[in-house]
Formats: sequence, C-alpha cells, structure tokens
Amino acid sequence: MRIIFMGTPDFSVPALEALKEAGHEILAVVTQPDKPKGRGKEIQMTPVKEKAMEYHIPVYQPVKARDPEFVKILSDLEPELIVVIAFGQILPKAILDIPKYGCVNIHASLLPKYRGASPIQYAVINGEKESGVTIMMMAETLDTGDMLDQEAIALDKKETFGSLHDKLSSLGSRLILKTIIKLEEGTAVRTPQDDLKTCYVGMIKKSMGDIDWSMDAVSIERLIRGLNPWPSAYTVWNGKVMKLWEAEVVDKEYEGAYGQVVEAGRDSLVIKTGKGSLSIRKLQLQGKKCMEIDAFLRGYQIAEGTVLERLAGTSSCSVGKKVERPAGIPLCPESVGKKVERRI
RNA sequence: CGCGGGGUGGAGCAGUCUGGAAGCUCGUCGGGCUCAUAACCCGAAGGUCGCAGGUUCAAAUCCUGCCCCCGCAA
Repeated sequence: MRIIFMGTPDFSVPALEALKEAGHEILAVVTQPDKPKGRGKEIQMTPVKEKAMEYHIPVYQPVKARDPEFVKILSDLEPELIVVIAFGQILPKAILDIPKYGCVNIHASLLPKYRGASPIQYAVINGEKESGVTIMMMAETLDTGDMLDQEAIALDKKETFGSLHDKLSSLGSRLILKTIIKLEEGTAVRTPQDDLKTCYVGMIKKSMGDIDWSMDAVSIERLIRGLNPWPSAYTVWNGKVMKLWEAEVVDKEYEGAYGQVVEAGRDSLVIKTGKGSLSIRKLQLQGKKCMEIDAFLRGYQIAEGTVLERLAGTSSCSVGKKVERPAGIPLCPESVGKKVERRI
C-alpha cells in the first residue's frame, strides 16, 4: 500500500520498520524538525528521521503540518493511507481527508482510557493491571477517532515506563500490519469510543518527579517506575539531587517525619512516607552513575534521621504551591460530550 | 564554543586547594572464634591514581592537550 508515515521518537521507529519490511511503499516520512539536543546542544535528527534516511525515504519536517504548502505536498504524493504514531503535531482536516483509507493512529493505551500525550507513563503511575495499543481512525480532536484494532498486555509488577514503552512500541508495530490488511480487504470495523469512559493525560513534566514523601509508599513506588527512565523521580539529599530508580514498598510504619531515613543498614535505606515506607534499591546522585543501594552506602555516610527534601522550595527553583499529583488522576468529565466527528 | 560534576586495587568513596611514604567502608582469599552466621577477631593478595606530554630533586596532587562517564539545560 502507498503509505505516508508520520512519527518522531523512538516509539515510532519499530512501526516504520514493520511497514517497510512488510513491503509497503513508504512514499514519505514526516517528522518533527531537528532541534538542538543533548550535551553541547548539537542539532540532532529525530529517531524516525534517522531510520528513514537509512531506508532512503524522503523526509519532511514541517514546523506546522497545517501549512497549506505542506498539505499540498502530501496531497500530491497520493497516499492511500497515512500512519501516524507519536508524531507530535495535530493534523488538520485537510490532511486527514487526503488518503483514500484515511489517517490511522497508533496509540499506546486501551482507548478510550488515557487519551493524550503520556498514556504509557500514567498506566504505570496509576498502577494499571493492563495496558495496550489501539489503532484508530484519526479525527480532528485529539485521540477521539473510531477504533479499528486493539490489543492488551498485562503490566509486570516491576514495569517501568521504559519497559512498557518498548513492549507497546513493538506491539503497535505488529498490530498496524493487521489493521492495514483489514483496511485493504474492507473488513475493518470501526468502533466509536465511549466518551463516558475516557480520560486525558497531559504531558509529563520534570517537576512531577519531585517526590512528595507525604504521599503513600505505593504511589511513590509507582511514580518511580512510571518516570523511569525519563524524567525520573528524585529527592534531595545533602543539597544534591538524588534520583531514585528502584524501590520496594515496606509495609511497616516507623516513627519519624515524612522523607526521613528510618533505617540505614549495610545494604538498605528505608524512608518513611505518608503511608508505609520505601526501601531504596537503586539510586543516582547528581553527577554520578546509577548504583545499587549497597554500593552507594559503601561510599557515602547517611545517618538514620536524615531527612530527604523536595527540590521545590529548598532552593531558588520553587514551583510554588501547585504540586503535581500524578497518582490517581481522575477521569476528566470535561471531555465527555465532546463532539466526535465521524468520517466514512 | 550552553552550564556543571566525575574518572584513585573488584565496588563505592577520601586524598588534589596548602606537591613529598596509596587511605576509608566493603568485597575477595587464608586462618580463628562460634551450634551457627551476612556477626566478630587475625592475616594476605590486589592499584600504570583515565591517556599523553610538561614543570619539579619529587606529581594522584601544579600546567597543557586528548579520551570516556554523568547531572542540568534544551
């Protein structure tokens, strides 16, 4: 099939590979403009662009996809289908109407749950038992289109954003191939999303990783996994930012303040939280590599009674009173009743 | 030239400013104590102090260049 692929980060790459290997004709790849990134602010290509160049597929990087000139370019390519996965821009109706089969989107959640920018992180942060991938027809409003295919997978006890990201990325790349076959055969079934069961999740902000030790241990542990490997959950020890990469919930209450070190053994560091305690297993001190807790304790002295603080409020970079509470994000009633355009 | 931290026996750190015998907490190996032990006691092995030059009687330490790792910012 004649396909235009739109995507940007690592998450999108396996799908592009799958389409290519399945023998589809990738007319063009559309990705976000290159931006300076990394240490030394070097301009870096998006992962999707790198892969596209490897395949010698023409790459387009519009600043605004709704630019009429760009729309014309896409139109002239005469695609039968546009596949979108984590592209990063909203597509205007003018583009949605171009392909014969329309535009399909690969979304990393079991829609209608977790519409929006960070469904993978929130699935972990909220302690979901399962998540998955949904292929849907794209509508003008974000993540509201009719569903074509969906596949679920169970979340592991130690699931992280990173691990789930990889699983869903891979799952999506397999599922899209099946969906395309159905579209070609005309056997695809469109299932509208139940807007009453939806919820939206916004973009992840780094400040969400600033651990509030008055939260319960279970939520903090999920937060740590949900923000691993990016942007990570952190606390402040001795004036330095300390990232926490792995922790275990200890079902035991200690005397002390929230965030206080209540147990410091040769290979364990237990912190009191709002409910229960957290035993830190892997951490990373600012400027240092990630290390196991026993390695950390060999080189650093950290006495019981030490209190781990929040970054917000401890220094110049205060965030004010507005505290992100990722855990338990409620369903967003305001999304209910939004008009969903159906296209045939 | 975006800002900053760091590379010291197997691990994690100190020592660098104020040059002059390689340190600390562990791990490993051997021995001892013990019903026993991840506990305790005694002993041992193991290091080109990231690489290359320079200064010096003398460099982990001062100077120059390079490599690698990491945090911030984007």
